[in-house]
Amino acid sequence: MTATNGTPSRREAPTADTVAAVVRQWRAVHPELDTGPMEVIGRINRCAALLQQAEDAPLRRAGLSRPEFDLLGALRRTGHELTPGELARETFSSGAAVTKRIKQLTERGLVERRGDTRDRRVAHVRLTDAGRALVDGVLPEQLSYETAVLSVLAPEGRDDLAALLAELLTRLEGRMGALRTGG
Amino acid sequence: MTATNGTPSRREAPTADTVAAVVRQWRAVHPELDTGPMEVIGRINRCAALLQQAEDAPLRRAGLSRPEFDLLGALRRTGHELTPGELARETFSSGAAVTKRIKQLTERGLVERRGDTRDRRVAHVRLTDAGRALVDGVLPEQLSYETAVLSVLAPEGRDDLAALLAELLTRLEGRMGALRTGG
DNA sequence: GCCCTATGTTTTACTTATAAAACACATGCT
DNA sequence: AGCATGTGTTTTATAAGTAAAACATAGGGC
Repeated sequence: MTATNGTPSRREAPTADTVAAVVRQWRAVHPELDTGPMEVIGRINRCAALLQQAEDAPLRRAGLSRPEFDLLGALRRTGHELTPGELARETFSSGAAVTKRIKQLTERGLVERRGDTRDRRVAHVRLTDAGRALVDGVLPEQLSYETAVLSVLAPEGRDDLAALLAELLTRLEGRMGALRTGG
Repeated sequence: MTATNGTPSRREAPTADTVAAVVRQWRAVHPELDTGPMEVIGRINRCAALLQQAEDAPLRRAGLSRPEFDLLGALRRTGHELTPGELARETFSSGAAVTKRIKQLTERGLVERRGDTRDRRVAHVRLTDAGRALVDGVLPEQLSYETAVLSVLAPEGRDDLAALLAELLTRLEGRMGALRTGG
């Protein structure tokens, strides 16, 4: 059905997800507009929302929000200390948000901070043993949960999807700055 | 082409997006885990974040947040009045959030409310002329902006991506309830 | 050494979302 | 009619994020 290859596959019928329904409504009201982008961007947004809702389940059992897990995960996967600024960049959040998260996680004994000896503006944050244990305990659950969620797709489709998203993401990350001016 | 079939395709080299780098780090630390799901879910989340940031630009010029635009858009595309509850379902937000948005949009003269004559619990919300004009003015800008953002992909890739996401989304929307118990 | 500017981090003021309780009303049972 | 229960909506208390200002300190030019 993908308009480009023209082959009317057997699944011609009703792209029955909510985004398709929304797009149909828009086309009925504004037939002159090209609603093509909605079919991609709307679905990415909706998938992200549903997946995050689903993903949160195993994390919540561990008492972590996703941003908290992202912060701990950044420390775990890099294997070394990170400064608040690096953590902000690594987790795509604002510095202020990271400050608050570090405070909370410190109070919970999951991370520790120490000042830099040379440059006294900067701090270094590292996982405690408890923090590392928590990440290592949650990650397998998290991954198997995600595997279950994605099992609705055939492995081949999953790989294709990953590849296409990688292509989009690579270019988006490269060009976001440029688009900002041209939009 | 990707990890599953084992064939080292020509695009072995530069999966250069940030998610690929993160996955590599995790594999180095936990080689025993299957990080496959991250390549899909991580990218969906990251794309959603980047796209929303980009998308917001034209909306902000119109003085609207995305949730506000979603609410107005729901009224515009359905073509009739909606109750707060219907708006909440239509825009995937909580009832409380919708209540607040309606209040604000009413103050700005973009929507109006009236009580139901039969059932005095329910309200009906509709676009004002100004509201409809605003949506109709913003939507084309929004779509052309999205088209520009997606132009980093070939049209064929865009369609494939839309189709794969539609498949995932259709199944996710169908099975979210079931997974909740099994996870 | 002192000032200027740049950088890393935290604080402040504010906005927004959410869950749970409260509220308002309908509907069905007696 | 009167009451119990369920549904639609709003309020309340609270959590979490952000932008902008404030702070603390580095590093270079004079």
